[in-house]
Amino acid sequence: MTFRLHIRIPKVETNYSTMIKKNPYEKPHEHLIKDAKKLVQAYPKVPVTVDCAIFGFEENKLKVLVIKSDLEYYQGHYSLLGDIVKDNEELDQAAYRVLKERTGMNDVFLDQVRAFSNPARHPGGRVITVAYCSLLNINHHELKIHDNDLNWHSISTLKDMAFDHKEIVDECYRWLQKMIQEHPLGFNLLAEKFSLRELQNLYEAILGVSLDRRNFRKKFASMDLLIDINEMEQDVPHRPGKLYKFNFEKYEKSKRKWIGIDF
Amino acid sequence: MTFRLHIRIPKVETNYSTMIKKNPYEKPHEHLIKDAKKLVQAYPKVPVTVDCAIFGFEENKLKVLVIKSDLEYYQGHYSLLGDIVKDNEELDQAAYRVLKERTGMNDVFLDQVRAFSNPARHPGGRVITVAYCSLLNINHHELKIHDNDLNWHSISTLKDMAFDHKEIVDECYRWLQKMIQEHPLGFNLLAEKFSLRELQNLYEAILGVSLDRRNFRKKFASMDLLIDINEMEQDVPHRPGKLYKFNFEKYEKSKRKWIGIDF
DNA sequence: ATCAACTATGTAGAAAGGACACAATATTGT
DNA sequence: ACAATATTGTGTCCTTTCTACATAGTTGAT
Repeated sequence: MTFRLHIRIPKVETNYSTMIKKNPYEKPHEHLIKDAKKLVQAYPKVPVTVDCAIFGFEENKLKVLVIKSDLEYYQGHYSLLGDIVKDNEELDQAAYRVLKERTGMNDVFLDQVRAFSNPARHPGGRVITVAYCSLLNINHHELKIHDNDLNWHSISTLKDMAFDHKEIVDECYRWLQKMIQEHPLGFNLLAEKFSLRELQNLYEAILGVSLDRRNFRKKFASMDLLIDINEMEQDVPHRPGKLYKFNFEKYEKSKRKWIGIDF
Repeated sequence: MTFRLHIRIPKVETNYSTMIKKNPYEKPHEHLIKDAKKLVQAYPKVPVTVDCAIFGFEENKLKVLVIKSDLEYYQGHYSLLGDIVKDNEELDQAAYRVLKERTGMNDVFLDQVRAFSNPARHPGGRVITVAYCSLLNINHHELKIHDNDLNWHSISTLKDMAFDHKEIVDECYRWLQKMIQEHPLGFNLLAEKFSLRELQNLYEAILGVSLDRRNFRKKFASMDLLIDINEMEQDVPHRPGKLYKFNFEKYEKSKRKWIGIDF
């Protein structure tokens, strides 16, 4: 399993923790706040954006969709696809909007990873961003990358990104590595029909390991969630393998909850 | 849950030094945005808060620290401890601040869970909140609950909370259920010295299952991460059990990543 | 026909998990 | 002092899962 690096929080730096003391006289609870609107209007406000780590799989490599930054400050550096969150827009909604606008695709796996809030993360001032992870098939016929500056970049050679986007990609990648082991997410990166070899390549590439082919197949066979569609690979320079679909229906029905302590 | 002890992976060190500096050798394009500050100032802004689900364990029940809402709108309802995120304050920092202010405790487990952004979640207008999960020992000598309206509420009987805080608690609870199985987080809820029975009660209460005592002990024995401190329980009305400490040091050193596909 | 490069399946030993039983040790009540 | 009671502490057997490894079959290219 994956282990996060922040299991045990080290001591908080002194600048956060020193001079805070509860004043027993503040906020006497007889006085309830009557005007919630007035209260909220007095709050400090921050621009909030979403940034999407859109992953694809091509040439046995995990890739992420990046774009040349439009900030002069970050000229030549890549950034993730993102946008400001509009008034009264849900974060999920904003992330879907970014996806639809930039890829043309609608029904795409998308999930929130976490928020990034370093006050110095944006050169234009304080901006909090919420990172999303999205998975799609690079060769999907509906996928339309209109923008010439858009670019599928291999995860392994990514660096020098704008803002804290490298950190975000790293976090989303770790998130993905964990998730594909526990959920059938990887299939979103493949075509609807795939061979076991392609599936194994996917797992090997994302997890960065090599797996025993026989045991890998045995594992998926024992899950009994792949549908043999009685088709074979085409145009491969060797013996073609069988093609399968993932049985999402059966998976949803038989989803099991596991209990297991292991660390 | 079967977590295959399959392949040992070296720790991935993340490069966090990705804040990019301007490359002085590149020539600016005319369509690039030159004034990042102006750009950000034009963004719509939202108040952002943090809300902490602070969990404790008492009387073999998982409890969460709640307070009577100070909004008249939610009079009589409980809410989580939270606060607005200040200008130039990190989210983590804000969450630590809330913890310190309300519990007096400093060195506490804390981790971000996710952001909640329903535009209608706050009666005073649009407020995005980032949920944090915190774990502490209710009987810790440094824990100071000064506020009379603060209250350790059993998870199982919690309802009718202010805002979307019930949803947040539910999400944090699920997050915790998952995390204690894969990371040694549960120990944050216990005293430094604990018996295996207490540990098992903790797991049973949080996961909502009953576990075989002998297999539970065997499991932890095989991990070899509990230090037998040669002390016994005191003041129990039966044969006292041995007390242990968790070997965080050894755990940190031997932390491994496991690969195991299972869903 | 032969070779190269795959696919496809099986088997045996090791490790882990799960269902149990029984002895040892403390407190409590008499 | 002693029995009753409650709980700790350990071991065993069986099943399932994991892992390492071997061999046969199919296709395209030469």
